[in-house]
Amino acid sequence: MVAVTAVTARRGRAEVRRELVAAAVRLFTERGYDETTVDDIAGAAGVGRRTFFRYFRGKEDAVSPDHEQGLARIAEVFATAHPTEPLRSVVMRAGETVFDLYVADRETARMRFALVHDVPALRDREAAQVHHYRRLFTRELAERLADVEDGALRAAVTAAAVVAAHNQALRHWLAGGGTADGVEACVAHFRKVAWMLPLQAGPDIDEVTRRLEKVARTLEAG
Amino acid sequence: MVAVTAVTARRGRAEVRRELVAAAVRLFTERGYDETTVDDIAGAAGVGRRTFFRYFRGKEDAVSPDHEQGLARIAEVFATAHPTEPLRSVVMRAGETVFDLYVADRETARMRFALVHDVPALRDREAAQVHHYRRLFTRELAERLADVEDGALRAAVTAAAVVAAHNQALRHWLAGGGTADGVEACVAHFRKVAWMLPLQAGPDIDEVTRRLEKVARTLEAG
DNA sequence: AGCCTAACGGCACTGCGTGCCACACATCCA
DNA sequence: TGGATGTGTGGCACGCAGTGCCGTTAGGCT
Repeated sequence: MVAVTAVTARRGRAEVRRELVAAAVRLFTERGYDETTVDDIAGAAGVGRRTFFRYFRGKEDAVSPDHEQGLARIAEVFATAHPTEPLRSVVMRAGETVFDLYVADRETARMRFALVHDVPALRDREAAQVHHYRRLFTRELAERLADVEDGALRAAVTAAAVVAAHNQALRHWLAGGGTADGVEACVAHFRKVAWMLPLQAGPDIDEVTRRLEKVARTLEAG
Repeated sequence: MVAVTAVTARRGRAEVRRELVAAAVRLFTERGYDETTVDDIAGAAGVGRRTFFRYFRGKEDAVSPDHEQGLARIAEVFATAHPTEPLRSVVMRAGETVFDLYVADRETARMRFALVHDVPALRDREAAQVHHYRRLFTRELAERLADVEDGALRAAVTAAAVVAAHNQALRHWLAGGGTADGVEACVAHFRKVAWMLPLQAGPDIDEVTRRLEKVARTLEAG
């Protein structure tokens, strides 16, 4: 196995990682998730079984390996945002940043979407990842709404709404074929949620909420 | 093992199930999740390892076994709701119904909360369950908002907001000690979210949304 | 050349989850 | 009363995920 070892050493870590992801997605799609073992994936990528676990925490992680990166991007948007930028705008920018990760390679995104849609284990896995996004948004928002009445509740609700809208827009885009110009429509679709959020930058949020509630109450009564 | 078999046969399925849950929660808390094997749980409950898997799909399910029941309750609220009842009211009632499942046995709820908070595997498991709640709400709402502009988006956002508010209220209640009278405060806390929802019963929803947006825009500009 | 670090492959081990079979008990029927 | 059927159980064996450990090899540094 000297030749194989030499070839392996020649490949960089990023390349091996890509090949493992490609092999995993291909085998899961062709043969099914449960019917594919880690040995199969590693073998198809030309590495040993033990090496697979040096790149991914487990079998499920090979399908969506850039989750940490998405979290980091969101955190960065919040960290580098100018203090005077409206919170609504920061939230929208953070959400839109994640789109790029999926738009980067549409074909992989579509295969992943189909896989996650079909395999229960991967569905739950994705739910947990979405949960992490939601938690991050909630934490960042709660920090900035600390002085607002029901700030924690408002942060939780807003974060959940943003993440849900993001996923809804993404699903809408993938269902529409995942075309390049569809990205515009996707982002526009996502932006519609901005006015649904119980969110306002600055200390006038309580006043806004009161007036909004009054309007809604009046309309519902009529 | 004739004696043990006789005793086991005497116990009903519900009783065995309760003992398995109790043993699992106790051992997970005392010894840690990863340090507790299925053999330990089964042994502590006086049954064989194979029997454990006849009651639960896996090790994680022994902590929160009444998930299906919660889903069924929500579905029932939606199914039996009177057509003229405002959608906002139905959503709130469905959410509040799930509270009862947790309030039923506070002590177990608190231990489960602590466990889920500590163990990553259980956190992800709970995230997946919350995801199921969200999906159910989304489906029911989308059905009823089919004729509304951006009904699917509105359903997704509203469902996520409701579930998030529910969890936030539940966490708030458990953090406050889980007292009986705290349930009132918990539900009241949950109800605050009603006016944050982009939701309105009847065909006037678009008009309401337009007016709300106009108010918000005016206030944000000023 | 000799050393040193990083990455890899192989091996063995624990534990989860499942299929299979034998056994105990409860019920029904002749 | 004695035998057939059905249900719940324990034990056994197996495949596979994930981890710890160790020997090996490639590539860089002095």
